[in-house]
Amino acid sequence: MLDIQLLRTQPEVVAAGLARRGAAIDLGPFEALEAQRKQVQTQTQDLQAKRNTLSKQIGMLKAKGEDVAPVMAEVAGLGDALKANEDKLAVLLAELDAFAAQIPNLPHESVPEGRDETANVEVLRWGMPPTFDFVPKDHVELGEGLHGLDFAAGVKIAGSRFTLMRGEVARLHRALAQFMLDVHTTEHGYTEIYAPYLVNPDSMFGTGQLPKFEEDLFRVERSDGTHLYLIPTAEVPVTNLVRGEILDTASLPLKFVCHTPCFRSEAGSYGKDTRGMIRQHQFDKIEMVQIVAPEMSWEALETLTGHAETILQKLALPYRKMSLCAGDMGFSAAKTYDLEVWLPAQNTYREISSCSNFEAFQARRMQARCRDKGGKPRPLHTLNGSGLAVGRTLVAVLENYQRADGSVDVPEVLRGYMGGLAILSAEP
RNA sequence: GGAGGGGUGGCAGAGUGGUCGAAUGUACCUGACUCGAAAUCAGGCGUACUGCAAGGUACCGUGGGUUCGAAUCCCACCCCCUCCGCCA
Repeated sequence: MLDIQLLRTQPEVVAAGLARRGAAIDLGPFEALEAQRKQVQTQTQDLQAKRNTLSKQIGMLKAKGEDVAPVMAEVAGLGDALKANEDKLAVLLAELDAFAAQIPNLPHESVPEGRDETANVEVLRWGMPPTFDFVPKDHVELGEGLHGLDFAAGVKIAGSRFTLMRGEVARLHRALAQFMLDVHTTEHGYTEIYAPYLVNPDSMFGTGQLPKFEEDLFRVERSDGTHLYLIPTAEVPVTNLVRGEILDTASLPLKFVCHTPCFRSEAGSYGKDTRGMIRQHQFDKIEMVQIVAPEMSWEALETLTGHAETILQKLALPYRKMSLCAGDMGFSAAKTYDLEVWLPAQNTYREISSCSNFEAFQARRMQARCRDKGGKPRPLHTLNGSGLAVGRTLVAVLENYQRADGSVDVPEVLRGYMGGLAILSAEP
């Protein structure tokens, strides 16, 4: 949610920011609604004030035992007009809320211009893509060769975009998650969270998945007529920890890390990445979330992105850091860095982490605020980033660490999590 | 699933139809005392919208209803706690 004051007082700033996203929005209807709202609200409040004073009079007259009939008659005439005004005001407020709820965040001034991913700007590259004296296999071939990735089983049990992992590959997947959690908790100062995988609509609204992107979510109906959603990322349950809270600014920053499966319906991505486990309905992710004082969020974005980079560096996986252009950023973000890992079989870099500063956008939707000593509450800032997507990291390890015979070296830092195992081989 | 209790300000906790946006305690802020601190004393201290301001309005789990007037009465729902049953 944008600052409503900004919408009112500087609509041209809002329009300019949205234009950078390629999301032109006509603010005319908003301004018309606002003008109406102001008028109806003032009218309503005047009527309410009148009713309140008259009602108080009745109370006082009764206490003194005097006649209340004349005042009763006067107040009786207010009822219908008041009710009509209150109803009208409620409708207007609901319309204004609905309008504001679907406006995306404004891009930060440092965000590159551009319409789509082709305009994203490479910030840095780390590591050298490995060279092979054989034709490198992709993770599908490698995984099936190791009897570790079973795509047919995933399809049989659940359907397309589901995968089953087995044996040492499943263990490697688990090792990656453990490793990432341990690094973030012991070296980067994050508190580990275990969170619900199903959340209510309020939580989805808070982080910006609702109301606009319901079709991307898996929805679970309940017998009582309500429904929950499967989380598309741990960002949702973890960030909503502070929904409706007023935190002491001195207690910030809060830094949380959480490992969960993520569920995405991937509507609208038919035919995209259908091979392998790049784009799944269910995948594991380690998510870092920071809740910070407003003046700290830009610094925090850099360090948080660095925390994700640390994982790639410890795994010795080559990557590049991209600054997403205005047109390619998600709904709630003010700025996003994507980390893209090198995949030899695709001969390209693929997204493995996304780190964003949302400034106060989510906080306003969530009513999450902080208060300085003796000061007024103000919206805090939220950030999050993948550190990392576990499934894609597994893909990257398989492809980058492969050997000519189809076996795969286990990265040094993971061997302790693998019982000392150094090589994944095709033995059953 | 069954029975009972309860949701009020940062926290605790009064308040069962009328100067209640809400006692009191605590936390917090300011001042006095003090070399300083503690203790003590005095004052202040919810959120949001609206207005230049004075002020006005809304909010006591949520949504409806009754009433001139609702934290207080009625209905529905949500959540929490205790006990019983079932259960990883």
